[in-house]
Amino acid sequence: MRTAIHLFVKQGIDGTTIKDIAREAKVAEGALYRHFKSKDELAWHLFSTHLNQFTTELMGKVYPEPTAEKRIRKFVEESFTAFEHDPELYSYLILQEHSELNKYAQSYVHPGHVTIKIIEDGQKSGEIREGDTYVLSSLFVGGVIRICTVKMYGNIKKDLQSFVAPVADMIWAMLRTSD
Amino acid sequence: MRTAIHLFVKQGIDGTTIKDIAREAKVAEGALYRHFKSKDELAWHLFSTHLNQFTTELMGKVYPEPTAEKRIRKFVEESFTAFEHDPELYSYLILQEHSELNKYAQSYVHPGHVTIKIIEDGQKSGEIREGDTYVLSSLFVGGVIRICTVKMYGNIKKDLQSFVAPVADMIWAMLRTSD
Amino acid sequence: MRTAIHLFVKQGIDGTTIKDIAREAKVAEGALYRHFKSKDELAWHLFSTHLNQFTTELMGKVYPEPTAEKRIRKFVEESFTAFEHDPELYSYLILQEHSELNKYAQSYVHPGHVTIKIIEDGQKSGEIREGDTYVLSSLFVGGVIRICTVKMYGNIKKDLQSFVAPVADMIWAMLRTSD
Amino acid sequence: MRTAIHLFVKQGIDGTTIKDIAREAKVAEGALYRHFKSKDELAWHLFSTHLNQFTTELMGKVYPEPTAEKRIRKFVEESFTAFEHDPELYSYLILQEHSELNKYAQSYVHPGHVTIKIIEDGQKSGEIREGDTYVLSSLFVGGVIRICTVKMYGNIKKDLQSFVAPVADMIWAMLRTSD
DNA sequence: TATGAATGAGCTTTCATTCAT
DNA sequence: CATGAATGAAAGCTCATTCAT
Repeated sequence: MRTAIHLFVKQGIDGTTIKDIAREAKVAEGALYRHFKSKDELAWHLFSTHLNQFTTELMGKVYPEPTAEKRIRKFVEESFTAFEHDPELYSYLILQEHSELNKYAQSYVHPGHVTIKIIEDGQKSGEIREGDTYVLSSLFVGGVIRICTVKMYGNIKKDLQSFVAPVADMIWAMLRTSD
Repeated sequence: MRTAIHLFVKQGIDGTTIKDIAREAKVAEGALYRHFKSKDELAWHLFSTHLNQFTTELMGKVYPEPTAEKRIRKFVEESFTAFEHDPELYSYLILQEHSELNKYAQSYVHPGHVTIKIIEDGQKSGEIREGDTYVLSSLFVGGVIRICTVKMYGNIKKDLQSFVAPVADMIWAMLRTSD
Repeated sequence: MRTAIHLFVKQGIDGTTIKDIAREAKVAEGALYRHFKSKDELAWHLFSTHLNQFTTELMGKVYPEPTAEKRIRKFVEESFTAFEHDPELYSYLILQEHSELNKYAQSYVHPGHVTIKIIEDGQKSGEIREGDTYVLSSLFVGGVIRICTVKMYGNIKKDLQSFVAPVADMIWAMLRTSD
Repeated sequence: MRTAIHLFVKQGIDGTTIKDIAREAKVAEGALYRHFKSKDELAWHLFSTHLNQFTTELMGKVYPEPTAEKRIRKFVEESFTAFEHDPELYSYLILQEHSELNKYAQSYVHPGHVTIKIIEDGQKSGEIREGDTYVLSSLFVGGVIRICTVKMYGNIKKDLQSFVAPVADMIWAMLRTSD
């Protein structure tokens, strides 16, 4: 399954053959079919299971924080940590669009849902400025995602960890209620 | 070519067959080969030509603006306009990753380059806060892109045009030199 | 299609590969899929179309005959003619069971239906003895079919044509109203 | 082995997988290979052993009868009994063609051989009319087989036992020396 | 001895590309 | 030039058979 993610990220799902996966993982092609009915099912399983787990864990870590500002900071920190811990998996789950998987029900949970909740609650409590929740949330999560993408392509050199504080500060400056 | 973009966005490049395109466009399969050597060349041509043109035009509109703040605002405005004018094309150029096209030289120009220049110049002139140029740029462009993605999936209801001012303000609040 | 019938008869439907057919017919494998959605569809088309046509023609030739005795004779004659004219096709249509094709609607017309009609009408007019129509019909058609099978395996040496008269006589002796 | 026959009759030999058999019989796939070297050997064993035994028993029951007429009657009776006692096995042995098994020597004994002997001896003794032995035999055995086939497909409602006498009479009327 | 996961050859099917019409 | 049937390499998948447990 690691091999599959690796290849899916590198070559796309459609661009990866069962033979590729089997060869790289040193198993026979048929063995994959004992666990998954089809290549698409494998891709979907990898996607939905991990994404669901990741989002749930993220929620569990972010939400105990008491203020919007701290939640934002935690979200940034956890996202960067997740990316640097397993860039391939993060890329597969978050950075790539998977139009191949559109045939499956598209109601998976996504880190974007976490940011929406942070924004909503922050707006209710007056910590976060007024405005369309989805727009604010997109500015937030879109920035975090894009940083990972750019890091992946090699344009950002330093560890993302070192950017947690400034990035969180900037996002906070963007979202907080202005005086 | 419109048909091709439509199908590429809907089903992915690998997921779209020449037959699909030919049927939908009401031409023969062979006819496509008069204009493009291969399906990949078609996909690449569609991508690089339009993206290059789009970025160049964007640069031409954004850069005459005299201040960083106004450039940011113009960038947001032009991006939203482009998206709403032709969401499918914008999606093909900006919102999707095209791992299938990695075989081609990956040095195309991208709206991200425009934001990098805005940030760089703004940092030199003291208008924009210090910090890794790519990180700041990513926060900027990532937010704009994400708003389009979310709009496309239907979660943002109103015209993006109506969000130009608030979005530009927020990004400016994030990037400007704090007192 | 001739090649397909030839191989289906020789090796069974499941035992024949698309590659076999394509090689023997000197076309590419893909070419077959322009005309038939799948191998099974090819097998079914070959079966149902020809069998339907054959039965219809048989009915057209047999039924104008004025008496049961003459109809029986005509049925025997036409069956033997059909077999000797194209043993492979006849074998595919009549002599073999096709459990592979059971997935398709099994309501095709069959020469057995012709014999049932001959028997029914003959019983009504008093020419043919009483008894279960299906039983009498089976004795009739089963005998004719079996002769073709045995001929095919080489145990009957002479032309079936030379047996038309004696076979028709014997079947008539079996079925006619006894005094 | 019952399961195998059941599935072979229902789906054909090639259409039945080892997994099918193992699942239905509630044993492991590998277990079958303790008893048979291959799937084909299983199919062939099931076929040749039972058919040989059946034919031998049939011969043993039919041949003590003193006259051709009585032998015919006995043959019909025993055939119907065998079919009704175990329709699946009878179908596997007698009603179906097994082109898959053609790779094996095709010199198995078959009920048809019994009818040939009945005819031959009857012709020698003057009980049965002149004519090609194989043709007469085919009319005889073909009718009996066909009745079973039609019964199997549900078109004949009553027990075949009740047809023994009339069927034997009719076959006798067909085959006996006419005055 | 029985199990069932693993193997991999070989099957059906797809589809980018070619080319006679 | 445009067409679309034909090509055939290569894909996804199946399944008889093996073998470590």
